[in-house]
Amino acid sequence: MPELPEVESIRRSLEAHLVGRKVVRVRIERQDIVCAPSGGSHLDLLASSHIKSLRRHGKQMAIIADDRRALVIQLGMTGRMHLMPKGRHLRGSDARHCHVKWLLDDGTRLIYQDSRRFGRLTPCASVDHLEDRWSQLGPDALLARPERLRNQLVKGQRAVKAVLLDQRRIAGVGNIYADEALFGARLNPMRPLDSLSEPDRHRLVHHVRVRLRSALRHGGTTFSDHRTPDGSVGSWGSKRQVHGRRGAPCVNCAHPLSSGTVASRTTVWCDRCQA
DNA sequence: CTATGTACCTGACTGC
DNA sequence: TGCAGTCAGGTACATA
Repeated sequence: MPELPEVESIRRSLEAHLVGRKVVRVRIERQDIVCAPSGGSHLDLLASSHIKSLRRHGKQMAIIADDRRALVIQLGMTGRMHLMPKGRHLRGSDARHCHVKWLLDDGTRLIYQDSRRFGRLTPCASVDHLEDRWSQLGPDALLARPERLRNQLVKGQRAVKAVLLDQRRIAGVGNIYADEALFGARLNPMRPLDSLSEPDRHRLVHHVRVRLRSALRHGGTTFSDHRTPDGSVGSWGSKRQVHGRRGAPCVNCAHPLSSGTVASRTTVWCDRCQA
């Protein structure tokens, strides 16, 4: 379940292998994960382009070609990118649900796999279309200045967790890190946003950033699906303090953690520590 | 504006 | 061992 740290670790891994490579051939096995192109009627997925850079905003990633074309990659819940050196192949269950394959000029294959097919690939005619698209999202939770993020958490009565998950407010926070950051900031997930004080918002943004950075250092959270393209797993999962620990003792006060649905998502929190 | 609900999907897990 | 049922959650869209 890729959130920002998972996507960023994938981006870095792909950047190291893809920049400077030329796409020789693209094979689309399933058309339904490819979205209508932004800014062009029949764009392919970077066929015969040279790859110039890889960018990320929130949970979205983009491959940028030197002809200014771009390909947006949203991994959804179970999307993975595999990098297979020449001669090596995916085996067993990893060989299933491979929807798009790119052959590169050094013989490497890049493979987009997504068992649940919540992910999407969107071709953009130019980086301008990419910028347009990303301007609809809030500031990136890791790249933006904390002050800017705090300002995104000012107006409204929605539950603070619902706002954290809203990618138009802040881009990159998903269910796991939302729960973890709210626990760190000692804020109840159901608190209406405009009941937060300035120090509350300060703590919340601080904890969002701390958790995301910490997870990134550890290669992301792994407890089911996440892999970097070279197949390694993230190790941050064991540092979770609330997510997936319903009923287990709070790490602060040992009171059993509560759970329920907030913003139509499974949510875990401590009744005693999070007011 | 906000809040809620549903659809999209498959794999992992639980209980019988 | 099998099989039905439940759960997981990112995103888009419809509904109230």
